[in-house]
Amino acid sequence: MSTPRVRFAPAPSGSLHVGNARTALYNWLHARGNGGTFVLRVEDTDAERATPEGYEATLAALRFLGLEWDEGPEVGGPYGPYRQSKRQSLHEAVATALLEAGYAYEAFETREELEAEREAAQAQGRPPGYQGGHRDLTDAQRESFRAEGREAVVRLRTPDEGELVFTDVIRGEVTFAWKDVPDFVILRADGSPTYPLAAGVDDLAMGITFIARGEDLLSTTPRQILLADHVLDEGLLDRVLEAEGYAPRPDVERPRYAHLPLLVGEDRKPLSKRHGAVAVAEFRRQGFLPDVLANFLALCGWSYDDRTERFTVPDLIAKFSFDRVGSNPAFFDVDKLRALNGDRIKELDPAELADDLEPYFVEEGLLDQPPSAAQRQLLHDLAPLLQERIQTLAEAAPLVDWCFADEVAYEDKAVDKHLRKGRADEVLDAADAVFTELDDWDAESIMAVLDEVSERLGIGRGKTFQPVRVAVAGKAVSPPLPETLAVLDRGLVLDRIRSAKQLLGA
RNA sequence: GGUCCCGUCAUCUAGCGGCCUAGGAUGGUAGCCUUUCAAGCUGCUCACGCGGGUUCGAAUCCCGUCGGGACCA
Repeated sequence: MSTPRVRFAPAPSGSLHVGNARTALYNWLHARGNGGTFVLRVEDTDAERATPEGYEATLAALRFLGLEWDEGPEVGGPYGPYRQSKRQSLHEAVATALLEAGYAYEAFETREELEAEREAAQAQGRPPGYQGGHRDLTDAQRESFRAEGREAVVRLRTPDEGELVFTDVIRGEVTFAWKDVPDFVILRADGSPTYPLAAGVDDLAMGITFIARGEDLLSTTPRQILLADHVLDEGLLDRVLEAEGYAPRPDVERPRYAHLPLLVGEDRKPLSKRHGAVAVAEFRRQGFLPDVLANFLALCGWSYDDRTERFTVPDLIAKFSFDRVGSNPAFFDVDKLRALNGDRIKELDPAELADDLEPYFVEEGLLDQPPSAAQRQLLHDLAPLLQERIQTLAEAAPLVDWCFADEVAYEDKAVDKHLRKGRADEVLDAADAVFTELDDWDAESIMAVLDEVSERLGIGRGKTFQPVRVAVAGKAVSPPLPETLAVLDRGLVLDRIRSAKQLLGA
Protein backbone atom coordinates (compact mmCIF):
# COMPACT_ATOMS: atom_id res chain seq x y z
CA MET A 1 0.00 0.00 0.00
CA SER A 2 1.25 3.44 -0.87
CA THR A 3 1.58 6.04 1.81
CA PRO A 4 -1.73 7.58 2.78
CA ARG A 5 -2.93 10.91 1.57
CA VAL A 6 -5.46 12.18 4.04
CA ARG A 7 -7.33 15.43 4.23
CA PHE A 8 -9.15 17.63 6.62
CA ALA A 9 -11.81 19.72 4.96
CA PRO A 10 -13.38 22.22 7.34
CA ALA A 11 -16.05 24.74 6.51
CA PRO A 12 -14.48 27.87 8.01
CA SER A 13 -17.56 29.18 9.76
CA GLY A 14 -15.96 30.40 12.94
CA SER A 15 -13.46 28.88 15.26
CA LEU A 16 -12.82 25.19 14.97
CA HIS A 17 -15.27 23.00 16.88
CA VAL A 18 -13.59 20.37 19.06
CA GLY A 19 -15.39 17.61 17.16
CA ASN A 20 -13.86 18.79 13.92
CA ALA A 21 -10.55 19.24 15.68
CA ARG A 22 -10.68 15.60 16.65
CA THR A 23 -11.36 14.63 13.04
CA ALA A 24 -8.40 16.74 11.97
CA LEU A 25 -6.22 15.18 14.67
CA TYR A 26 -7.05 11.60 13.68
CA ASN A 27 -6.28 12.34 10.06
CA TRP A 28 -3.09 14.10 10.99
CA LEU A 29 -1.97 11.29 13.29
CA HIS A 30 -2.67 8.74 10.59
CA ALA A 31 -0.57 10.68 8.13
CA ARG A 32 2.28 11.34 10.54
CA GLY A 33 2.33 7.78 11.79
CA ASN A 34 2.40 6.25 8.34
CA GLY A 35 4.67 8.56 6.41
CA GLY A 36 1.66 10.05 4.68
CA THR A 37 0.54 13.48 3.60
CA PHE A 38 -1.91 15.67 5.46
CA VAL A 39 -3.88 17.90 3.14
CA LEU A 40 -5.92 20.85 4.32
CA ARG A 41 -8.74 21.87 2.04
CA VAL A 42 -10.96 24.70 3.10
CA GLU A 43 -14.55 24.21 2.03
CA ASP A 44 -15.50 27.83 1.82
CA THR A 45 -18.18 27.67 -0.84
CA ASP A 46 -20.98 28.78 1.42
CA ALA A 47 -20.35 32.50 1.18
CA GLU A 48 -22.59 33.31 4.13
CA ARG A 49 -20.93 31.02 6.59
CA ALA A 50 -17.37 31.21 5.31
CA THR A 51 -16.03 34.48 6.63
CA PRO A 52 -12.43 35.70 6.51
CA GLU A 53 -12.43 35.67 10.32
CA GLY A 54 -13.65 32.09 10.33
CA TYR A 55 -10.92 31.14 7.92
CA GLU A 56 -8.21 32.73 10.06
CA ALA A 57 -9.64 31.25 13.24
CA THR A 58 -9.74 27.78 11.75
CA LEU A 59 -6.12 27.89 10.64
CA ALA A 60 -5.09 29.36 13.98
CA ALA A 61 -6.83 26.58 15.89
CA LEU A 62 -5.10 23.91 13.82
CA ARG A 63 -1.75 25.55 14.36
CA PHE A 64 -2.39 25.88 18.08
CA LEU A 65 -2.94 22.14 18.25
CA GLY A 66 0.23 21.58 16.26
CA LEU A 67 -1.57 20.09 13.27
CA GLU A 68 0.63 21.48 10.54
CA TRP A 69 -0.49 20.60 7.03
CA ASP A 70 1.71 19.41 4.21
CA GLU A 71 -0.48 20.75 1.45
CA GLY A 72 -3.10 23.44 1.69
CA PRO A 73 -3.70 27.14 2.07
CA GLU A 74 -0.60 29.22 2.72
CA VAL A 75 1.76 26.31 2.12
CA GLY A 76 0.60 25.34 -1.35
CA GLY A 77 1.10 21.98 -2.95
CA PRO A 78 0.82 20.24 -6.31
CA TYR A 79 -2.94 19.69 -6.37
CA GLY A 80 -4.26 23.14 -5.55
CA PRO A 81 -6.00 25.36 -5.23
CA TYR A 82 -6.89 24.27 -1.73
CA ARG A 83 -9.78 26.58 -1.18
CA GLN A 84 -12.89 25.04 -2.56
CA SER A 85 -14.33 28.35 -3.65
CA LYS A 86 -11.54 28.52 -6.24
CA ARG A 87 -12.42 25.14 -7.72
CA GLN A 88 -16.00 25.78 -8.76
CA SER A 89 -15.23 25.70 -12.46
CA LEU A 90 -13.86 22.19 -12.01
CA HIS A 91 -16.97 21.01 -10.21
CA GLU A 92 -19.21 22.52 -12.84
CA ALA A 93 -17.21 20.98 -15.65
CA VAL A 94 -17.44 17.56 -14.03
CA ALA A 95 -21.18 17.97 -13.66
CA THR A 96 -21.45 18.87 -17.32
CA ALA A 97 -19.39 15.84 -18.32
CA LEU A 98 -21.55 13.62 -16.13
CA LEU A 99 -24.60 15.06 -17.83
CA GLU A 100 -23.16 14.39 -21.28
CA ALA A 101 -22.21 10.87 -20.35
CA GLY A 102 -25.77 10.20 -19.25
CA TYR A 103 -24.93 9.56 -15.59
CA ALA A 104 -26.78 12.67 -14.62
CA TYR A 105 -29.82 14.49 -15.89
CA GLU A 106 -31.58 17.79 -15.58
CA ALA A 107 -34.67 17.93 -13.41
CA PHE A 108 -37.10 20.83 -13.50
CA GLU A 109 -39.45 20.26 -10.59
CA THR A 110 -40.27 23.32 -8.58
CA ARG A 111 -39.85 23.42 -4.85
CA GLU A 112 -43.63 23.17 -4.47
CA GLU A 113 -43.84 20.11 -6.69
CA LEU A 114 -41.13 18.34 -4.73
CA GLU A 115 -42.85 19.26 -1.50
CA ALA A 116 -46.13 17.83 -2.75
CA GLU A 117 -44.41 14.65 -3.90
CA ARG A 118 -42.84 14.25 -0.51
CA GLU A 119 -46.10 14.73 1.33
CA ALA A 120 -47.87 12.27 -0.91
CA ALA A 121 -45.17 9.72 -0.26
CA GLN A 122 -45.37 10.27 3.48
CA ALA A 123 -49.14 9.96 3.38
CA GLN A 124 -48.82 6.61 1.67
CA GLY A 125 -46.14 5.47 4.05
CA ARG A 126 -43.43 5.47 1.41
CA PRO A 127 -39.97 6.91 1.94
CA PRO A 128 -39.92 10.59 1.07
CA GLY A 129 -36.99 10.70 -1.34
CA TYR A 130 -37.04 11.98 -4.89
CA GLN A 131 -38.93 9.61 -7.15
CA GLY A 132 -36.98 10.24 -10.32
CA GLY A 133 -39.83 11.86 -12.19
CA HIS A 134 -37.64 13.76 -14.63
CA ARG A 135 -35.16 11.01 -15.25
CA ASP A 136 -36.04 10.43 -18.84
CA LEU A 137 -37.25 13.70 -20.21
CA THR A 138 -37.09 14.21 -23.94
CA ASP A 139 -35.33 17.21 -25.43
CA ALA A 140 -38.71 18.64 -26.26
CA GLN A 141 -39.91 18.33 -22.66
CA ARG A 142 -36.79 20.03 -21.43
CA GLU A 143 -37.29 22.85 -23.92
CA SER A 144 -40.83 23.34 -22.85
CA PHE A 145 -39.88 23.47 -19.14
CA ARG A 146 -37.27 26.06 -19.99
CA ALA A 147 -39.80 28.00 -21.96
CA GLU A 148 -41.95 28.09 -18.82
CA GLY A 149 -39.03 29.81 -17.14
CA ARG A 150 -38.14 26.85 -14.95
CA GLU A 151 -34.58 26.27 -13.88
CA ALA A 152 -32.95 22.89 -13.80
CA VAL A 153 -30.95 21.17 -11.12
CA VAL A 154 -28.62 18.37 -12.12
CA ARG A 155 -29.20 15.03 -10.44
CA LEU A 156 -27.05 11.96 -10.46
CA ARG A 157 -28.87 8.79 -11.36
CA THR A 158 -28.64 6.04 -8.74
CA PRO A 159 -29.34 2.35 -9.40
CA ASP A 160 -32.91 1.19 -8.80
CA GLU A 161 -32.00 -2.10 -7.28
CA GLY A 162 -29.16 -4.03 -5.75
CA GLU A 163 -27.08 -2.88 -2.89
CA LEU A 164 -23.81 -1.22 -2.20
CA VAL A 165 -21.47 -2.81 0.28
CA PHE A 166 -18.36 -1.04 1.44
CA THR A 167 -15.93 -1.62 4.23
CA ASP A 168 -15.74 1.13 6.75
CA VAL A 169 -12.47 1.06 8.61
CA ILE A 170 -14.26 1.54 11.91
CA ARG A 171 -17.61 -0.13 11.40
CA GLY A 172 -16.66 -2.98 9.16
CA GLU A 173 -18.96 -3.96 6.34
CA VAL A 174 -21.81 -1.52 5.80
CA THR A 175 -24.64 -2.22 3.40
CA PHE A 176 -27.04 0.18 1.74
CA ALA A 177 -29.87 -0.79 -0.63
CA TRP A 178 -29.84 1.40 -3.73
CA LYS A 179 -33.60 1.70 -3.70
CA ASP A 180 -33.16 3.81 -0.58
CA VAL A 181 -30.76 6.17 -2.26
CA PRO A 182 -32.69 8.64 -4.39
CA ASP A 183 -31.17 10.43 -7.35
CA PHE A 184 -29.34 13.30 -5.74
CA VAL A 185 -28.61 16.86 -6.74
CA ILE A 186 -25.06 17.61 -7.76
CA LEU A 187 -25.63 21.06 -9.23
CA ARG A 188 -28.16 23.51 -7.83
CA ALA A 189 -30.45 25.61 -9.98
CA ASP A 190 -28.05 28.53 -9.62
CA GLY A 191 -25.29 26.38 -11.05
CA SER A 192 -23.39 25.91 -7.80
CA PRO A 193 -22.08 22.46 -6.90
CA THR A 194 -23.45 20.61 -3.88
CA TYR A 195 -21.34 19.11 -1.14
CA PRO A 196 -21.22 15.53 -2.47
CA LEU A 197 -20.04 16.68 -5.87
CA ALA A 198 -17.49 19.21 -4.68
CA ALA A 199 -16.03 17.12 -1.91
CA GLY A 200 -16.12 13.93 -3.95
CA VAL A 201 -14.42 15.48 -6.96
CA ASP A 202 -11.81 17.26 -4.88
CA ASP A 203 -10.96 14.13 -2.93
CA LEU A 204 -10.35 12.27 -6.15
CA ALA A 205 -8.52 15.13 -7.84
CA MET A 206 -6.24 15.47 -4.84
CA GLY A 207 -5.59 11.76 -4.68
CA ILE A 208 -6.98 11.32 -1.19
CA THR A 209 -6.68 7.67 -0.20
CA PHE A 210 -8.23 7.70 3.22
CA ILE A 211 -11.18 9.71 4.44
CA ALA A 212 -11.83 9.93 8.15
CA ARG A 213 -14.87 12.08 8.90
CA GLY A 214 -17.86 12.33 11.16
CA GLU A 215 -20.43 9.60 11.42
CA ASP A 216 -23.02 12.05 10.15
CA LEU A 217 -21.61 11.52 6.68
CA LEU A 218 -21.95 7.75 6.76
CA SER A 219 -25.18 7.63 4.82
CA THR A 220 -23.86 9.84 2.05
CA THR A 221 -21.01 7.45 1.39
CA PRO A 222 -22.84 5.33 -1.20
CA ARG A 223 -23.41 8.47 -3.24
CA GLN A 224 -19.78 9.38 -3.13
CA ILE A 225 -18.73 5.92 -4.13
CA LEU A 226 -21.18 5.95 -7.01
CA LEU A 227 -19.97 9.37 -8.05
CA ALA A 228 -16.39 8.18 -7.92
CA ASP A 229 -17.29 5.16 -10.06
CA HIS A 230 -18.75 7.35 -12.76
CA VAL A 231 -16.11 10.01 -12.61
CA LEU A 232 -13.23 7.60 -12.72
CA ASP A 233 -14.22 4.64 -14.85
CA GLU A 234 -14.40 6.46 -18.14
CA GLY A 235 -11.36 8.59 -17.49
CA LEU A 236 -13.87 11.40 -17.30
CA LEU A 237 -12.24 13.22 -14.44
CA ASP A 238 -8.80 13.04 -16.01
CA ARG A 239 -10.10 14.66 -19.17
CA VAL A 240 -11.85 17.42 -17.26
CA LEU A 241 -8.81 18.03 -15.08
CA GLU A 242 -6.68 18.49 -18.15
CA ALA A 243 -9.20 20.65 -19.94
CA GLU A 244 -9.60 22.91 -16.90
CA GLY A 245 -5.88 23.22 -16.38
CA TYR A 246 -5.62 21.26 -13.13
CA ALA A 247 -2.75 18.98 -12.22
CA PRO A 248 -3.35 15.36 -13.17
CA ARG A 249 -4.45 13.45 -10.11
CA PRO A 250 -1.86 11.22 -8.47
CA ASP A 251 -1.92 7.56 -9.31
CA VAL A 252 -3.37 6.19 -6.11
CA GLU A 253 -6.07 3.80 -5.05
CA ARG A 254 -9.64 4.84 -4.36
CA PRO A 255 -10.30 6.26 -0.92
CA ARG A 256 -11.22 4.10 2.02
CA TYR A 257 -13.59 5.50 4.60
CA ALA A 258 -13.53 5.72 8.36
CA HIS A 259 -16.60 7.19 10.02
CA LEU A 260 -15.79 8.51 13.44
CA PRO A 261 -18.25 8.29 16.32
CA LEU A 262 -19.93 11.52 17.21
CA LEU A 263 -18.80 13.66 20.08
CA VAL A 264 -21.67 14.10 22.50
CA GLY A 265 -22.49 16.08 25.61
CA GLU A 266 -23.51 14.58 28.91
CA ASP A 267 -27.08 14.27 27.66
CA ARG A 268 -25.84 12.08 24.81
CA LYS A 269 -26.81 14.69 22.28
CA PRO A 270 -24.26 15.89 19.74
CA LEU A 271 -21.90 18.36 21.32
CA SER A 272 -23.08 21.90 20.73
CA LYS A 273 -22.88 25.31 22.29
CA ARG A 274 -25.59 24.30 24.74
CA HIS A 275 -22.99 22.13 26.43
CA GLY A 276 -20.66 25.03 27.09
CA ALA A 277 -17.39 25.65 25.36
CA VAL A 278 -17.02 23.81 22.08
CA ALA A 279 -14.44 25.85 20.19
CA VAL A 280 -10.75 25.08 20.33
CA ALA A 281 -10.14 28.80 20.75
CA GLU A 282 -12.28 28.79 23.88
CA PHE A 283 -10.29 25.99 25.47
CA ARG A 284 -7.13 27.78 24.54
CA ARG A 285 -8.38 30.92 26.23
CA GLN A 286 -9.22 28.98 29.38
CA GLY A 287 -5.67 27.79 29.59
CA PHE A 288 -5.64 24.24 28.32
CA LEU A 289 -2.31 23.14 26.94
CA PRO A 290 -2.32 22.15 23.27
CA ASP A 291 -0.68 18.79 23.90
CA VAL A 292 -3.23 17.95 26.54
CA LEU A 293 -6.08 18.92 24.26
CA ALA A 294 -4.62 16.65 21.60
CA ASN A 295 -4.21 13.86 24.14
CA PHE A 296 -7.77 14.25 25.31
CA LEU A 297 -9.24 14.56 21.83
CA ALA A 298 -7.40 11.42 20.79
CA LEU A 299 -9.07 9.62 23.65
CA CYS A 300 -12.50 10.69 22.48
CA GLY A 301 -13.17 7.55 20.53
CA TRP A 302 -9.74 5.94 20.58
CA SER A 303 -7.91 3.93 23.19
CA TYR A 304 -4.53 2.30 23.27
CA ASP A 305 -5.11 -0.39 25.86
CA ASP A 306 -7.08 -0.90 29.03
CA ARG A 307 -5.13 1.53 31.17
CA THR A 308 -2.87 4.00 29.41
CA GLU A 309 -4.44 7.35 28.87
CA ARG A 310 -1.70 9.90 28.99
CA PHE A 311 0.18 10.39 25.77
CA THR A 312 2.54 12.96 24.39
CA VAL A 313 2.04 13.94 20.79
CA PRO A 314 4.96 11.77 19.59
CA ASP A 315 3.41 8.89 21.56
CA LEU A 316 0.15 9.45 19.79
CA ILE A 317 1.84 9.48 16.41
CA ALA A 318 3.53 6.19 17.20
CA LYS A 319 0.52 4.51 18.78
CA PHE A 320 -2.58 5.88 17.13
CA SER A 321 -4.41 3.57 14.80
CA PHE A 322 -7.90 3.49 13.38
CA ASP A 323 -8.11 -0.17 14.42
CA ARG A 324 -8.66 1.00 17.93
CA VAL A 325 -11.19 3.69 17.26
CA GLY A 326 -14.51 2.64 18.75
CA SER A 327 -17.89 2.97 17.14
CA ASN A 328 -19.94 4.27 20.04
CA PRO A 329 -20.41 7.96 20.66
CA ALA A 330 -17.69 9.61 22.70
CA PHE A 331 -18.59 11.82 25.62
CA PHE A 332 -16.67 15.06 25.75
CA ASP A 333 -15.91 15.01 29.46
CA VAL A 334 -14.54 18.39 30.46
CA ASP A 335 -13.75 17.18 33.99
CA LYS A 336 -11.48 14.58 32.55
CA LEU A 337 -9.86 17.14 30.31
CA ARG A 338 -9.27 19.36 33.33
CA ALA A 339 -7.74 16.48 35.25
CA LEU A 340 -5.38 15.68 32.39
CA ASN A 341 -4.44 19.32 32.06
CA GLY A 342 -3.77 19.62 35.77
CA ASP A 343 -1.55 16.55 35.69
CA ARG A 344 0.45 17.95 32.81
CA ILE A 345 0.85 21.33 34.47
CA LYS A 346 2.34 19.58 37.50
CA GLU A 347 4.97 17.99 35.31
CA LEU A 348 5.93 21.17 33.52
CA ASP A 349 9.27 22.74 34.22
CA PRO A 350 8.40 25.71 36.48
CA ALA A 351 10.17 28.12 34.18
CA GLU A 352 8.12 26.86 31.28
CA LEU A 353 4.95 27.16 33.31
CA ALA A 354 5.84 30.74 34.18
CA ASP A 355 6.23 31.54 30.49
CA ASP A 356 2.91 29.90 29.70
CA LEU A 357 1.29 31.85 32.51
CA GLU A 358 2.62 35.22 31.49
CA PRO A 359 -0.03 36.12 28.91
CA TYR A 360 -2.78 35.26 31.38
CA PHE A 361 -1.28 37.56 34.00
CA VAL A 362 -0.87 40.31 31.46
CA GLU A 363 -4.49 39.80 30.44
CA GLU A 364 -5.56 40.20 34.09
CA GLY A 365 -3.60 43.42 34.35
CA LEU A 366 -1.23 41.95 36.95
CA LEU A 367 1.80 42.32 34.70
CA ASP A 368 2.81 45.14 32.39
CA GLN A 369 3.03 44.47 28.71
CA PRO A 370 5.85 43.61 28.39
CA PRO A 371 6.49 42.61 32.01
CA SER A 372 9.40 44.14 33.88
CA ALA A 373 12.31 41.93 34.89
CA ALA A 374 11.15 42.06 38.52
CA GLN A 375 7.61 41.05 37.61
CA ARG A 376 8.87 38.23 35.51
CA GLN A 377 11.12 37.08 38.34
CA LEU A 378 8.24 37.10 40.78
CA LEU A 379 6.10 35.03 38.45
CA HIS A 380 8.93 32.56 38.01
CA ASP A 381 9.34 32.29 41.79
CA LEU A 382 5.63 31.77 42.23
CA ALA A 383 5.29 29.18 39.45
CA PRO A 384 6.38 26.15 41.52
CA LEU A 385 3.85 27.08 44.21
CA LEU A 386 1.08 27.47 41.69
CA GLN A 387 1.87 24.29 39.89
CA GLU A 388 -0.02 21.79 41.97
CA ARG A 389 -3.03 23.97 42.64
CA ILE A 390 -4.26 24.78 39.16
CA GLN A 391 -5.80 22.71 36.41
CA THR A 392 -5.86 25.42 33.79
CA LEU A 393 -3.52 28.34 33.18
CA ALA A 394 -6.36 30.79 33.74
CA GLU A 395 -6.80 29.60 37.31
CA ALA A 396 -3.39 30.83 38.44
CA ALA A 397 -3.88 34.58 38.49
CA PRO A 398 -6.71 34.70 41.06
CA LEU A 399 -4.56 32.73 43.52
CA VAL A 400 -1.70 35.19 43.56
CA ASP A 401 -3.12 38.43 42.21
CA TRP A 402 -2.37 40.02 45.60
CA CYS A 403 1.34 39.44 45.07
CA PHE A 404 1.28 41.82 42.12
CA ALA A 405 -1.26 44.38 43.28
CA ASP A 406 -0.26 47.65 44.95
CA GLU A 407 -3.11 47.49 47.42
CA VAL A 408 -4.68 44.42 49.00
CA ALA A 409 -8.39 44.02 48.63
CA TYR A 410 -9.57 42.54 51.90
CA GLU A 411 -12.41 40.07 51.61
CA ASP A 412 -14.94 40.74 54.33
CA LYS A 413 -15.57 37.10 54.94
CA ALA A 414 -11.92 36.29 55.42
CA VAL A 415 -11.38 39.31 57.63
CA ASP A 416 -14.33 38.40 59.87
CA LYS A 417 -13.30 34.81 60.12
CA HIS A 418 -9.58 35.14 60.69
CA LEU A 419 -8.76 38.69 61.73
CA ARG A 420 -11.64 39.75 63.91
CA LYS A 421 -11.56 36.56 65.87
CA GLY A 422 -9.39 35.00 68.53
CA ARG A 423 -6.02 36.59 69.07
CA ALA A 424 -5.38 37.78 65.56
CA ASP A 425 -4.26 41.17 66.76
CA GLU A 426 -1.57 39.62 68.95
CA VAL A 427 -0.48 37.39 66.09
CA LEU A 428 -0.10 40.35 63.75
CA ASP A 429 1.87 42.32 66.31
CA ALA A 430 4.16 39.36 66.84
CA ALA A 431 4.54 38.72 63.12
CA ASP A 432 5.34 42.36 62.51
CA ALA A 433 8.09 42.21 65.09
CA VAL A 434 9.68 38.90 64.13
CA PHE A 435 9.53 39.64 60.41
CA THR A 436 11.18 42.98 60.96
CA GLU A 437 14.03 41.42 62.89
CA LEU A 438 14.48 38.33 60.77
CA ASP A 439 18.03 37.95 59.45
CA ASP A 440 17.30 35.74 56.44
CA TRP A 441 14.13 36.42 54.50
CA ASP A 442 13.55 32.88 53.26
CA ALA A 443 10.83 30.28 53.59
CA GLU A 444 12.59 28.24 56.23
CA SER A 445 13.25 31.18 58.53
CA ILE A 446 9.76 32.56 58.08
CA MET A 447 8.36 29.16 58.94
CA ALA A 448 10.56 29.00 62.02
CA VAL A 449 9.58 32.39 63.41
CA LEU A 450 5.89 31.79 62.76
CA ASP A 451 6.18 28.56 64.68
CA GLU A 452 7.84 30.45 67.48
CA VAL A 453 4.93 32.86 67.55
CA SER A 454 2.49 29.95 67.76
CA GLU A 455 4.40 28.49 70.61
CA ARG A 456 4.76 31.74 72.49
CA LEU A 457 1.03 32.45 72.23
CA GLY A 458 0.19 28.84 72.89
CA ILE A 459 -2.01 28.46 69.82
CA GLY A 460 -1.97 26.10 66.82
CA ARG A 461 -0.31 26.81 63.53
CA GLY A 462 -3.63 27.46 61.86
CA LYS A 463 -4.46 30.22 64.30
CA THR A 464 -1.17 31.88 63.50
CA PHE A 465 -0.91 31.32 59.78
CA GLN A 466 -4.44 32.29 58.84
CA PRO A 467 -4.41 35.81 60.29
CA VAL A 468 -1.07 36.47 58.66
CA ARG A 469 -2.31 35.04 55.39
CA VAL A 470 -5.41 37.18 55.38
CA ALA A 471 -3.43 40.24 56.42
CA VAL A 472 -1.05 39.85 53.53
CA ALA A 473 -3.25 38.30 50.86
CA GLY A 474 -6.62 39.71 51.79
CA LYS A 475 -8.14 36.26 51.54
CA ALA A 476 -8.07 32.93 53.32
CA VAL A 477 -6.70 30.89 50.44
CA SER A 478 -3.25 31.19 48.97
CA PRO A 479 -0.25 29.06 48.10
CA PRO A 480 1.81 27.92 51.14
CA LEU A 481 2.44 30.96 53.28
CA PRO A 482 6.16 30.93 54.16
CA GLU A 483 7.19 30.03 50.63
CA THR A 484 4.99 32.73 49.17
CA LEU A 485 6.11 35.41 51.61
CA ALA A 486 9.72 34.53 50.93
CA VAL A 487 9.45 35.45 47.27
CA LEU A 488 7.80 38.75 48.09
CA ASP A 489 9.53 41.89 49.19
CA ARG A 490 9.77 42.00 52.99
CA GLY A 491 8.76 45.66 53.06
CA LEU A 492 5.60 44.87 51.18
CA VAL A 493 4.72 42.10 53.60
CA LEU A 494 5.25 44.37 56.58
CA ASP A 495 3.15 47.13 54.99
CA ARG A 496 0.33 44.70 54.49
CA ILE A 497 0.47 43.48 58.04
CA ARG A 498 0.36 47.05 59.28
CA SER A 499 -2.54 47.99 57.07
CA ALA A 500 -4.40 44.94 58.36
CA LYS A 501 -3.77 46.11 61.91
CA GLN A 502 -5.17 49.52 61.01
CA LEU A 503 -8.18 47.85 59.52
CA LEU A 504 -8.75 46.09 62.83
CA GLY A 505 -8.18 49.21 64.86
CA ALA A 506 -10.68 51.20 62.82
C1' G B 1 -41.87 7.28 7.94
C1' G B 2 -37.38 4.78 5.92
C1' U B 3 -32.12 3.58 6.09
C1' C B 4 -27.75 3.30 8.95
C1' C B 5 -25.10 3.39 13.61
C1' C B 6 -24.83 2.65 18.86
C1' G B 7 -26.30 0.48 24.02
C1' U B 8 -20.54 -2.30 30.05
C1' C B 9 -19.91 1.10 37.04
C1' A B 10 -22.67 7.92 38.72
C1' U B 11 -19.58 9.24 34.00
C1' C B 12 -16.06 7.86 30.00
C1' U B 13 -13.73 3.69 28.58
C1' A B 14 -10.96 -1.68 28.21
C1' G B 15 -13.07 -6.12 26.63
C1' C B 16 -13.32 -9.25 19.82
C1' G B 17 -15.99 -17.15 23.06
C1' G B 18 -12.76 -19.46 28.61
C1' C B 19 -7.26 -14.97 31.26
C1' C B 20 -13.97 -11.36 33.79
C1' U B 21 -16.00 -13.33 41.09
C1' A B 22 -15.30 -7.57 34.40
C1' G B 23 -9.67 -3.84 34.28
C1' G B 24 -8.33 1.63 34.05
C1' A B 25 -9.65 6.64 34.54
C1' U B 26 -12.92 10.79 35.86
C1' G B 27 -16.40 12.36 39.44
C1' G B 28 -18.27 11.71 44.39
C1' U B 29 -17.26 10.13 49.34
C1' A B 30 -14.49 8.59 54.00
C1' G B 31 -9.76 8.39 56.37
C1' C B 32 -4.49 9.66 56.68
C1' C B 33 -1.35 13.91 55.97
C1' U B 34 -1.76 19.14 56.78
C1' U B 35 -0.55 26.49 57.83
C1' U B 36 -5.40 27.72 53.97
C1' C B 37 -6.36 25.69 49.10
C1' A B 38 -4.49 21.94 46.62
C1' A B 39 -1.44 17.73 45.92
C1' G B 40 -0.26 12.78 47.61
C1' C B 41 -1.61 8.02 49.82
C1' U B 42 -5.53 4.34 51.41
C1' G B 43 -10.61 2.70 51.20
C1' C B 44 -15.65 2.93 49.37
C1' U B 45 -18.72 3.91 45.10
C1' C B 46 -19.18 -2.94 41.42
C1' A B 47 -21.85 -1.98 35.82
C1' C B 48 -22.50 -5.93 30.81
C1' G B 49 -30.62 -2.31 28.44
C1' C B 50 -34.26 -6.53 28.20
C1' G B 51 -35.88 -11.52 26.34
C1' G B 52 -34.73 -15.79 23.74
C1' G B 53 -31.12 -18.88 21.24
C1' U B 54 -26.12 -21.13 19.72
C1' U B 55 -22.15 -23.30 22.88
C1' C B 56 -19.17 -27.60 27.65
C1' G B 57 -18.68 -22.19 28.30
C1' A B 58 -21.27 -15.45 26.09
C1' A B 59 -20.21 -8.80 27.97
C1' U B 60 -18.13 -11.10 23.59
C1' C B 61 -21.83 -14.86 18.23
C1' C B 62 -27.30 -15.08 16.29
C1' C B 63 -32.56 -13.49 16.55
C1' G B 64 -36.11 -10.40 18.61
C1' U B 65 -37.32 -6.25 21.61
C1' C B 66 -36.70 -1.60 24.00
C1' G B 67 -33.92 2.86 24.20
C1' G B 68 -30.52 6.67 22.17
C1' G B 69 -28.35 9.04 17.96
C1' A B 70 -27.25 10.25 12.79
C1' C B 71 -28.89 10.77 7.90
C1' C B 72 -32.77 11.24 4.12
C1' A B 73 -36.80 14.47 3.69
